[in-house]
Amino acid sequence: MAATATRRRSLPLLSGPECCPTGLAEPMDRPTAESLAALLKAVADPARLQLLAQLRAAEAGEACVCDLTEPLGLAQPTVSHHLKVLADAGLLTREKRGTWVWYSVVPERLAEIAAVFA
Amino acid sequence: MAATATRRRSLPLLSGPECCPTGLAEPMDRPTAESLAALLKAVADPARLQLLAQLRAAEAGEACVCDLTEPLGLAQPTVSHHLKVLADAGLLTREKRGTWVWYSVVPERLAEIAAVFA
DNA sequence: TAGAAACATCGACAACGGTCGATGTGTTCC
DNA sequence: GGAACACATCGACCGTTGTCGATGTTTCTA
Repeated sequence: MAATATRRRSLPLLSGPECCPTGLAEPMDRPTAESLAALLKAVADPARLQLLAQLRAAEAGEACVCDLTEPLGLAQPTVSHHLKVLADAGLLTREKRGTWVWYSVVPERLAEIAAVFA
Repeated sequence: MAATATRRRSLPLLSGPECCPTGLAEPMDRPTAESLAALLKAVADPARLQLLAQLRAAEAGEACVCDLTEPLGLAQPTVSHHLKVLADAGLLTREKRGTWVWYSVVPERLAEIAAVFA
C-alpha cells in the first residue's frame, strides 16, 4: 500500500466495470457481486451512516472534519478513517479549503444503492 | 447462544424499534445507525448478494439449499451459514417441506434498504 | 430398523475491520 | 522563523467474519 489511495478520481466511481446492471433481478456473477459488496460494506457501518446523515443535514450539504468529530463521539483519526472509506467508495467528495477539508455526499452514488434494492 | 436463532419470527423483522424513519435526511442517532448497519452488513457480502439474486431469479421465487450450493461454488455449510445471516436479518423466509428447506426473499425488507438511499 | 439424503451446528483457522494514541504533513497567523 | 491548528497516516490491539471439514439432526425410503 503505497501511493494509491489519496488520489482524486475523475468520476468513474466504480470498482468494477458496472455496478449493478440488473440489480437483483437475475443471477449475479462473482465480480459484480464483489464490487457491489464493496460499495455496501462502505455504508454498512454505524459511524459511516451517521456521517452520511450529518453531511446531508449540514448547510450546503458539506462539513469539515472538526464539525463531525464531536457529534459522533469518536476520536479524530477514527472519523478521518471513516471519511476515507466513504470517499474511496465514491460516496463522498473531498475539497481542501485552507486548513479545513470539506466533505460532501455524492447523491448519484447513493441512488445506485437504492436502485439495486428497488 | 442456545435457543435464540432458529426461531421463526412473526413479522416485526427489525432489530431496532424502527429502522430508518427519515433515511439520511437528518442526523441519525447511534441505535438507529446500528440497527440499519446490521441490516446492511447482511447484504454487504458477495456470496449473500448472489444468493439474493439466485432466489429472485428462481421459479416461484424460492429455492432449496441444494440448488444454491453449486452455482455459488461454496461448501454446503458455508451456504447454510449465509442463508442464516440473511434470514436472521429478516431478508429471507425459511420453510421446511420434507427433507428440503425452501428459502425465499422478503421484498419489503429489500425495499426498506432502497428507501434509505432513495 | 437401517440407510441415505438434506440441512444445521460445531470448532478451528486466517483474514478483515474498527478503534485509538502517537506522529507526520500542510496551512495560517503572529 | 515559530507556534498553533486541521487533518492524514502509522502501528498496534482486539473483536468480528468468511470459510471449511467433521459431526449432529431430521426426514424419507427400502
